[in-house]
Amino acid sequence: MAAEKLQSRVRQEQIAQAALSVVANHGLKALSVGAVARRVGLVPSAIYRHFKNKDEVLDAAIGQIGWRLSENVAATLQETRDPLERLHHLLLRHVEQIRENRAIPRIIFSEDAYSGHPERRSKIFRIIQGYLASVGEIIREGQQQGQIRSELDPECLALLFLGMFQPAGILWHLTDGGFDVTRHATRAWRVFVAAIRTG
Amino acid sequence: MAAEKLQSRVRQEQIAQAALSVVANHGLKALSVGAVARRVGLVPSAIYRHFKNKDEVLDAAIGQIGWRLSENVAATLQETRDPLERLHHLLLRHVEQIRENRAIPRIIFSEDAYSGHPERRSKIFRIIQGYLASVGEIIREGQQQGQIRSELDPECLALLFLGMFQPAGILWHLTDGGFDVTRHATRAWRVFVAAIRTG
DNA sequence: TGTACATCAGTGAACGCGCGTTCACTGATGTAC
DNA sequence: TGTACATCAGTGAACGCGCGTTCACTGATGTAC
Repeated sequence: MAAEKLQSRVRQEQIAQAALSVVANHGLKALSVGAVARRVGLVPSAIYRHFKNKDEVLDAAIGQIGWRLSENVAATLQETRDPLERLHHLLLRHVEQIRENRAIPRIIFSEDAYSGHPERRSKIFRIIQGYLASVGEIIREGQQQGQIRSELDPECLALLFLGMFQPAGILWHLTDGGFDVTRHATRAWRVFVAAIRTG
Repeated sequence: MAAEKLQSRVRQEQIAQAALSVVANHGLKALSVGAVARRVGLVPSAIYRHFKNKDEVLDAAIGQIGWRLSENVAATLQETRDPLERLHHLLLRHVEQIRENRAIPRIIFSEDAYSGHPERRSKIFRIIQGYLASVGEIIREGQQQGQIRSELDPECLALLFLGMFQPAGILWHLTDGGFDVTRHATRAWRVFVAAIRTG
């Protein structure tokens, strides 16, 4: 039986989400045109009505990631105006995201998505870079307001911020949810904030 | 022309190294029996004289990783007896290793190596766990000697230690060596040591 | 409001490539006598 | 020391599976008159 006929814009969105979801649940290796199609309720060849090829599907999924990360930052900026609180909330959001969507690290840190794809590699780099810049901006504000030690390099701190949850996220995945990321994040935050806070 | 005939033990070692090297230079996706064979100077089917299948080749490569990590720790323990210095030296060693052998993060953090391979997943987990335990041990010593704040959780600090170079290593790969890991590690170490040091 | 036609999303069969794996064979190495 | 035989690493042809991609066709939707 034929699936419902929907506009290409709608399908493109669905397909990108589906691709992200396949990667989240089974890894990048399992990302096949067939798997994506099945998840959307289409036949494999139907994918080619909406994307030129598999690579473009993956690119669309990566675009989704960039969008979600920036959403995360934007939401945090709305929640509070205090720089340290902003960092804390952003950390908690990431931990949450690790638990519900494993696709982000799986694509961004897999290094297989972009071996031999220079454009994609730089796209991913730009996504991370943009994210680090946002974190760096929050840190800079904290320094201007005198909450964060001004002698520390904001870019270095932004990367250390990433280091607070990224390795923990991997452990979480390796143990299939057995490792307590939240607890680690709480403790790591205490160390981090004590290290960067003034006075 | 036929390749030199060598003992299976020797070939197994060569093949494991070659597999690691393929992953280091072209990513896990590029790890094919043919690529490994070419690097060793054999024909693809010859690999099967020494390994049951491709999965076992990958397992051997993972074994190499565990061995190299523990070598790293052992060498550091030899160099100095001071806990803080030990951590610092270990950090520098890792940075060095990031520069010359990208296979370790590519396999350990790829999540594709073990999706659907429970035994391999737990093997990788054990490798990381073992490594973290070693770092945790150094930290505990530092606490006993009064150099490191005793109220901090050693396991948490060990993971934060990982966070000092892991995300930076990814940036290094993404920029093809453009990102200065050494500089980041130096700055990150300053922050880290200030955070954990007593008094 | 109804009819004719163009557009376009969905289908399933088919193709071809890459790659893991098998197998019969070769010829060198090591061992028994 | 020499000969006969077993062992075993290396070879290349061949197979089959999975998967990305193409293509001719179908039928629903939207539009022009």
